[in-house]
Amino acid sequence: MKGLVRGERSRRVLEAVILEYIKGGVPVGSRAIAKKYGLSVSPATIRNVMADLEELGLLYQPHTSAGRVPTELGLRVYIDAILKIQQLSVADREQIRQSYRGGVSRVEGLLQETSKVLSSFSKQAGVVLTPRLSHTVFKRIEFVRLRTSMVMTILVSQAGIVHNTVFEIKEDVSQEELDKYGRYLNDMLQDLALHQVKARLLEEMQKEKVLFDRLLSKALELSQKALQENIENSELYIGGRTNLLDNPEFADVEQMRRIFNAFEEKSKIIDLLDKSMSAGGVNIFIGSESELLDMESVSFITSPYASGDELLGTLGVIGPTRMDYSRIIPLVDYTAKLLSKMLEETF
Amino acid sequence: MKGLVRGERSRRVLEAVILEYIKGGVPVGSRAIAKKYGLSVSPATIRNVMADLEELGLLYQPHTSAGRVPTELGLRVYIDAILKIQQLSVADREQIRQSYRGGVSRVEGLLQETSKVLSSFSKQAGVVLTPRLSHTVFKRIEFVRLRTSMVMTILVSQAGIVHNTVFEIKEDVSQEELDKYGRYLNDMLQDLALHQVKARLLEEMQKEKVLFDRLLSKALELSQKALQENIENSELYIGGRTNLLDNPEFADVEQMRRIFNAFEEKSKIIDLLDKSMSAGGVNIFIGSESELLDMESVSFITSPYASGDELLGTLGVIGPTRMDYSRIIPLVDYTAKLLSKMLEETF
DNA sequence: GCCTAGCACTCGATAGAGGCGAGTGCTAAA
DNA sequence: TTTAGCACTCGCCTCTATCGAGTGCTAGGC
Repeated sequence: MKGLVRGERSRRVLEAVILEYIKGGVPVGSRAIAKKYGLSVSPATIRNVMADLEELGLLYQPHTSAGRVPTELGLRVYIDAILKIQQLSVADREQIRQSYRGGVSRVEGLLQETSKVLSSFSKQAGVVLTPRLSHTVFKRIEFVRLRTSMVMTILVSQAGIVHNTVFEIKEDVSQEELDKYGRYLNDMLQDLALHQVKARLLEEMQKEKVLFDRLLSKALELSQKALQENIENSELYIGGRTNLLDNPEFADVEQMRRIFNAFEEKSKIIDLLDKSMSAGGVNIFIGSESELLDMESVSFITSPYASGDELLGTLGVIGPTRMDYSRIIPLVDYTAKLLSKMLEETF
Repeated sequence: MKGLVRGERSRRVLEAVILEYIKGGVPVGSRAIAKKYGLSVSPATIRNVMADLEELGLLYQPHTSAGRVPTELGLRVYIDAILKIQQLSVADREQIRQSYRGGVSRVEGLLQETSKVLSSFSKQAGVVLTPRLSHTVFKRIEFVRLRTSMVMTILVSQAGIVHNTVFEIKEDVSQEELDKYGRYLNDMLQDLALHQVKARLLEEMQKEKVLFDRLLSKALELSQKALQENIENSELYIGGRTNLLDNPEFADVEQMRRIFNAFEEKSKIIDLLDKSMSAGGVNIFIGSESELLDMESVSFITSPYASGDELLGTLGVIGPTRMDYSRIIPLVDYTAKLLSKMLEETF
């Protein structure tokens, strides 16, 4: 990829166009670059270089008499080969940490807060994918009898994630008995990864069948039911949607509607974030690179977060392809690490 | 209020203007009314009537050569004195009930689903305010030791609402001991309204201080901590935001931004819904009547929902002042009742 | 006295014309 | 290889003219 742009000058021109475009959002002309980026060559020369870059597919002209705009490929090259990603400044980090003051007392709250932090520092939308239950480690299960034949199961993972399900059972069971089930299961499932729990339950059920212990087999059945669904699902927290309205390129309502539809639908974004979870490190999807979404001119910058060595979820920023990558990439990176640390320390 | 519009004809003209305006979204002229609403008078006569209605402040003219548009007051009069609210058709009801098929296994899910149902049937945004914990009845409390000195409290209300808090304690406590706390508190607090729990705990703490029972006083202290915060808060589920984008009057971005900001902020909407909870029955706020929000041209139609005789929360539809009240009012009403019934039956 | 036909008037919306200016590509000279 | 110069393109803005929906008013009819 790097070889695509031969020559120091070409690279600097590409960079200049992109920086200028990110700043202004309008096509940038040869004049502006010659002036502001001290390349000490005339606009005419810049024009020649630009024409070359256009031929390579890195820039493009909305119409004959307009300046140049970077293409997706141009941005990709810029990010991969030109942009030097710096650390976030100490002041920025401090400010981010400050945003979490006030104490967050639930994982859900912490994640939601994080989506807000991401959005407010990026001036774009921030997203946080909640951990899949199935990826976490069992901590505790609890049954509560709501009323006749109605039982609520509460499942707590080691990472502090709480999940509840309500379902009907054939014959009524007293709370005392439910408590017994709980104690039995809590002992049995301690420290198991949740995706192993199901197998373990089945295995155990075989044994119990043989032993004809009604109490235990009932407990196993119940917990099976509770785990049946939903442990594969993730939630998605989205903060700062309205920031996107400030981007001039979304003034056109049609574009906006598509993004907000995706926010409403969520599943597509969840898929994308999910996919980029295992990739590790900061991931960047420029425009149509995120094939899932039929959204040109929207970019994702994502990074997974974890607690200890449990990969939990993904967070990121959604904005126009024209966003300040040099600021937001380190922001996403730092936020993911900070969140991981907080999760590890508290939960 | 009813006296404002004297005469059958005036009333019919007002109604016609409003119906036509709701349908089309553009100012409606005398010609259209004379034609479509079979009043068997000429446009000129209609014009006279309209002029009267304008003087009364029920209609207004965007500019000299435009038709009339209802004012907020006009809509208010229409709703209070003219509109006859019908029942939802059997087919509609059936369809709404159908939307809930697929079984909902958590209160949160049920409420979220409801916001979607409201939005999809109204073609506007649907909102559901979750119950305040403090308004519900205690069912169960549970402590889970996450790691050294970190304890999670899980609180379950009779209505099936689960709430968790994580906090640090000064000295570590074993899970066994936490379980004892739980059993003690569960006995003590059974069937108490949550807003009474706090008082009860304090009261109990007095006794225990005297008795010097370390275990119990510790339990009380813990639960106090857990209840300290958050039980006064409500969540807000919003479904179908994007439906609002289809309303031509929100094509203007500024207006849209304000609404979406309110969605992001949530607190103002929560306040409004909260206020209308105790009012009972269907509530309608037209435009600036919802003083909290600086949003003209946005209306709220709300109704509280309950489980048994516990008032739990409020749900409703948010849309432009120009929305189909005759359809949405019964929709909101029916949905609230249906939700109440489902909550009662299941949780 | 109420209703209606007719008419002049208002005013937003739409379309076209003209001018402006940013930016280009090309050519020729340094 | 670079640059100055220049003709050319084309989106954008402004101005103007036209159109038409809708009004208010007046005068005549039932």
